[in-house]
Amino acid sequence: MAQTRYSKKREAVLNAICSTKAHPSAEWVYKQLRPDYPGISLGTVYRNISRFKEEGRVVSVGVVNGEERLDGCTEPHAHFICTRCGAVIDLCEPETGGRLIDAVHRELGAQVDHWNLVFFGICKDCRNC
Amino acid sequence: MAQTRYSKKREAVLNAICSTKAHPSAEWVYKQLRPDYPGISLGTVYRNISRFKEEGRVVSVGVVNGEERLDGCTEPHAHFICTRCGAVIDLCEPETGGRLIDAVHRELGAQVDHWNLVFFGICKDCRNC
DNA sequence: ATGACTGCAAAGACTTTGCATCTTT
DNA sequence: AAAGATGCAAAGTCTTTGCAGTCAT
Repeated sequence: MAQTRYSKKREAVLNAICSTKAHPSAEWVYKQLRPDYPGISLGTVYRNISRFKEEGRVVSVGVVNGEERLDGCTEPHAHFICTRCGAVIDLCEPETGGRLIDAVHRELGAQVDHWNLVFFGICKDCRNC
Repeated sequence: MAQTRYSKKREAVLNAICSTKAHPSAEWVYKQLRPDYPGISLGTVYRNISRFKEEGRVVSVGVVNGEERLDGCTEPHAHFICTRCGAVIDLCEPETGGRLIDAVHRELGAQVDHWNLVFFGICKDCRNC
């Protein structure tokens, strides 16, 4: 079975995702890391993101304009997405979705693992333009 | 300026989306329509879906396994997505997101147009396999 | 040394688009 | 006849993957 070995680049990818509130895309991470890791490739970024998602260390916020956006904060919380500029913003929202998991389980007889609550609209900055 | 003309195929695309609870993808609509409209093309399906979304007659539920899934029911409601089989199921859920729109507006100073609440997990059918 | 990780580039998957043709008005 | 809608296929985007070389153990 495949074990895991240390990798400086993997560490850097996770770090890039976790140290920003931008909810980055793979491309964003790639561009962010290139100066410090000149040889890094997009493939490596994608491969590691994929691994982090499986491990539950990174979460997908959804697809915005064709790009998957990620969140290194795995605590359940809602997001706001600006449909003009594509910004993804955290919301300090009481755990609405969480409270409903039981209800959904009863309604569908399904096992509910996680939820995603997203509000769409025009962000403050875009409104002032 | 471009006006709109009647088109039998456009009508059929909207019909296909609205007359199912499957929350179809473009591909699904295409395959569904091909028997009755032998000449129809994927391009036409995509072009019309795009138009319906702009017109607000069809709504995107999100991207599941790389495919955008649509809903002809534009009344606000939450969804459950099975991460095993990809099924998208309507939830009769009290308008949780709607009640929070004002709160989000206050928190971000953003204009909130709509919301999307999705629960992920394993559906009843998949659990019984 | 072994086997995991990476770079590179090709391949895949979904969606968009240009252009000639067909339809609606 | 004019202009929108479509078919077809090529092009675009984002993501995945095969393979040879590199690095951690």
